[in-house]
Amino acid sequence: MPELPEVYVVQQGLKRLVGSKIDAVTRGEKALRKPSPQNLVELTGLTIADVRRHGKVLFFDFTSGHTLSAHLGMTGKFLFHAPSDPVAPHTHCIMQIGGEQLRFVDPRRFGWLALYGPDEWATDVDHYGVDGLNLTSDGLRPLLKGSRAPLKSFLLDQTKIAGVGNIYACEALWRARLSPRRLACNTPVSKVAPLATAIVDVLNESIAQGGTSFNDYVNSLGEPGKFIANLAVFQQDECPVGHGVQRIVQSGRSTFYCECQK
DNA sequence: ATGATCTCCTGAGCGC
DNA sequence: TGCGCTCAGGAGATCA
Repeated sequence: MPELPEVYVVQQGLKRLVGSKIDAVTRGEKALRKPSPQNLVELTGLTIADVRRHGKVLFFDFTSGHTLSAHLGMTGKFLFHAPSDPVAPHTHCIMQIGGEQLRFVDPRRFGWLALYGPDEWATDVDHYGVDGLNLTSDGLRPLLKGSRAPLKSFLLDQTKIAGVGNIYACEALWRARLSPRRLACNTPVSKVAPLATAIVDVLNESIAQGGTSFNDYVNSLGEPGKFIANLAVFQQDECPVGHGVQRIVQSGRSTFYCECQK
């Protein structure tokens, strides 16, 4: 389940493509979360100028002014392959780049690809809030004040903070000792800075470990992340303090927390 | 207008 | 052994 740290690691792996030219593009037939645009073939002959990330979204910028945005959804992967490698099921896009291929594989099809022309604004960005790594307590304070959602649901709202998903929302709230059930607008003033710090820290620490892997996530070399060993409450029985971890459902998703979160 | 719920999709994990 | 059921969850659409 790729969240900001996992997408960050993928982006780092794709950075070496900067300056490379797309020699050919093959588009899969099945629709992703958004249907893959028919115009993906327009990428042929274009040169990659940059690979960026905002929240959980990747952006390939081309020297022509085109931008390809990509979301990994739940099970999306960008993988480097030799052209002779067998094509795995659920491969939705193959980009021939030099002597190798970059393939987008997504079994559950919750991800998407979108292509913007030179004159189009990549509207994906406008939709999202501040990137999780750039969050400050001054930035967080008004966001909290304006939301009556439970803190856990608030943290999952990509239009407020981009990049935090289920795992890191639970982990950040534990670090800040805040209950996931507390309403965002009722967060004590004294807890705003600790929460902002907890979010940025847990994201950065996970990046340093290559992200968190359960079943699906791997980087562009096919390697899993190791942050799973550092999880305090997410899918744990006991927190590091020794309290039993409770599981509840909020907004249809599992929340893990313990009694020291108030 | 805002937050909650439903929906999409497939593979893993479980029980019989 | 193997089938079939349940569950997971990002985020847009829809509901309340």
